[in-house]
Amino acid sequence: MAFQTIKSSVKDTELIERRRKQIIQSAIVLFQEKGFHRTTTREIAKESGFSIGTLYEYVRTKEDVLFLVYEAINDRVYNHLETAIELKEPSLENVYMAIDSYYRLIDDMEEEVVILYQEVKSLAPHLREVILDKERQMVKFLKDALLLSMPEGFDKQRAELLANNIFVQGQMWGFRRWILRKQFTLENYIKYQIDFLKCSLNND
Amino acid sequence: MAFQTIKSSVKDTELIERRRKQIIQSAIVLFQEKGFHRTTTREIAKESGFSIGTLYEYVRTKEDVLFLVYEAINDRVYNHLETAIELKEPSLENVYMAIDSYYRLIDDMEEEVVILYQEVKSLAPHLREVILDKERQMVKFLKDALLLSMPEGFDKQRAELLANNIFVQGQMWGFRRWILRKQFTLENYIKYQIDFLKCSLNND
Amino acid sequence: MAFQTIKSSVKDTELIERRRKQIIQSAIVLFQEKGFHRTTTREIAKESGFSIGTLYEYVRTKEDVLFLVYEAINDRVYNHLETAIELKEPSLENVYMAIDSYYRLIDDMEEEVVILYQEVKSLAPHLREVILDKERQMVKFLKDALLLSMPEGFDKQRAELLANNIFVQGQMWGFRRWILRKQFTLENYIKYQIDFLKCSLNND
Amino acid sequence: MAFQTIKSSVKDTELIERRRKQIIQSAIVLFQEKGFHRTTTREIAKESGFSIGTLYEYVRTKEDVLFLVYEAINDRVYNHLETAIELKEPSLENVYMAIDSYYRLIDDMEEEVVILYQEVKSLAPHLREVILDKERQMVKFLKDALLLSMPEGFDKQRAELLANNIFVQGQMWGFRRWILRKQFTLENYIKYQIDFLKCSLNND
DNA sequence: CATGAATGAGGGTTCATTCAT
DNA sequence: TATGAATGAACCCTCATTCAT
Repeated sequence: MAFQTIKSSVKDTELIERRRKQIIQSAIVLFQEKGFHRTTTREIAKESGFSIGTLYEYVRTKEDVLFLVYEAINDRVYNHLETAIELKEPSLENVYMAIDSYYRLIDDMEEEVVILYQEVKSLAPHLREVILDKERQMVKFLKDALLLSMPEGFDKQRAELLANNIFVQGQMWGFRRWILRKQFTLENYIKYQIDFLKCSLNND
Repeated sequence: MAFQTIKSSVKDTELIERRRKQIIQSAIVLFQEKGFHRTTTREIAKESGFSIGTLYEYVRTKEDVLFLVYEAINDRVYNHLETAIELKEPSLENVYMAIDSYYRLIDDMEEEVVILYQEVKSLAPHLREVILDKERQMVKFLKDALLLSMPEGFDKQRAELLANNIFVQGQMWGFRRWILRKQFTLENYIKYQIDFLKCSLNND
Repeated sequence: MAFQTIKSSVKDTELIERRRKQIIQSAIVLFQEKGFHRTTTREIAKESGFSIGTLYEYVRTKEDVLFLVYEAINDRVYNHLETAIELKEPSLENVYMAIDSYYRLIDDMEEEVVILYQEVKSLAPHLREVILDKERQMVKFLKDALLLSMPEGFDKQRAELLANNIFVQGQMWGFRRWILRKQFTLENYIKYQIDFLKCSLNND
Repeated sequence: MAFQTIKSSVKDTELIERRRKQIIQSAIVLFQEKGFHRTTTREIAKESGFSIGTLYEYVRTKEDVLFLVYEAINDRVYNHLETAIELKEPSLENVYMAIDSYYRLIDDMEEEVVILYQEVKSLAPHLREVILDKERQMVKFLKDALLLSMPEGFDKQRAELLANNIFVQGQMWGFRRWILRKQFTLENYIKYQIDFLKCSLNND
């Protein structure tokens, strides 16, 4: 995955993968608790169970950790969405199910999602682009699924915007839970959002 | 406004207000450019046109500046929304117009909106609550406007969620403009979103 | 002096000068004791009588301190040589006296001289050039003095090399004192070197 | 050679010698490029073609590498000088030839010579003494050769200083080449310096 | 003998905040 | 009120050295 993007001075790739998993896991907890800037590299190392020196064997800068975290979160959502959508027979019913499972994933990843909106700006342009690309891909999945499930001639822009809305409303469940959880259950939230989508598709 | 919330060692309230306006203005520019953490208090002071010592006469911590900025941005949106919605005769048509003007404001404030998602977490709970309260208020405005414009018995939860969607979709135009502007004009975007709202309201 | 070369965030130039003098003085002692790399910025600050933060108000990097030190040492030698040589009537006798006083200065500056051979390479090219230029100037002083005191037609290359020899033999008294002091007094050393020069000038 | 001075955890002395040669060679290149302190032990190991662990089998500290390098350079000059001077019949002509070949060696070793003035101070007193002793020896060679070639009763101090001068002027060709090479060829330089020596010897 | 992952003390630098003027 | 020099805790990162395999 990130082996081309983030350099390590350790050679054993299997070890790199294992250590980086530890790093990502600790960083997610810490970033969610205190944000990227308030988290120190020493804390990440300590939480990961090794020394600061070891951390820097697997990562070159603190920013690298941020990228690793973004990538891990993004990848997880991406893979989930991809498998949920790649159906033999595209149909609206299947799109709804995919969205449903997407929302449930977000619910499961609530800590992680909060991080997504923190510091993409801190990333070097090159790394930032990797992250945003994947995000664009995800929106595209949703859009394509909609287009394939609707009669030909369905407005592409409309599909694009709906895909964006779905995507963001999913994340909204994560990063605005302080307001939404007071009034909605996950089931509730999903049902409503899918209902809204339905009529947005049917109506002209 | 913030006179109860943020302490100053200067007495002249008129002066406080003037200086703080300068601070907010500079900070918005800087935070948007480099984010809250990468901006130094010295830079804020310099951009504001006075010395670091003076900055600390009108603000007690760097976090105070963040709060001031949040508050200023939030207030502007809030006031805009309030005056747009407070109609004598609530009607759907008027709600649509309010949303339209809300989206246009966001478009106008694109720099500011990006800041909103940065560092609410950095605020002391006490200050954070002030900000979030105002946000809740705004959603409530939208929700109430919807309820008043719809026949009695309209599902309150549905209204709540629609209000949230509208609110977030507005902000989405600000913080996801890197993806949206490629495919939509502001007019376009507004039209589509209001269309979606319409059928979400009409349909059962 | 260094005001164009080394930036400071303090405005009061008189203060800059005073503080930098302290820095230079402390750094000379420390560099001579432990060398540039083994000396920490914290030590320099402490020895200077202020905090590490203050040090960095007057200097931007550790390398800047090195430059300041080089410049101070070089300048002192330079000024000494300049005033010793700028005579109304150039004459060999006067050149000998200048050399004599140059050697005595080096003797006085033994600690400083050792530093000169340490880390010019560590300096940014731009700063290094400033230092080397001054050194070239000094050799030129000696060379010109020789040429003016000798009959016209004296071999210029010979003068150049003699100037270099004198210059380096002066420094040799500083940086090889561990071997020379065992066998020579300063008086001795000067007398011999000037004697050598004399016959190198007279003979063909 | 260094087997008594620098400890190794490897027994096979032939191997030690081979490995150390590699170490010295790499270190010379690196020290000359970036100086002792800016060169890392990892770099030395890598350039030597083996792992960091292996490096530490043949050397106990980084300082040991410095010593090894000093010793290698010094030894080479020393041996050269020794064989050049140890004549059956001491004569001035032979001294001049020895000096000539010494200067040519320095010219050949320009990279190495630069290193000599870097960090003798970093060495433990015990190691430093080994290096300086050899240097003293070299000066003594020159001095003795002079004394043997001159009529009895030649001033010993004078010989001592001349020997020092020759020695340092040789090194000067190495470490001040940035200024000398602009104006002298090696031939030139040697000729002048030997000329100077001649008249310093002849004249009273 | 060789390897290279692990360690952690320590270094250079930044920056929010204070306080005497 | 306004200034800006002074402070020092804290941060990111490096690198000599060790040791289990």
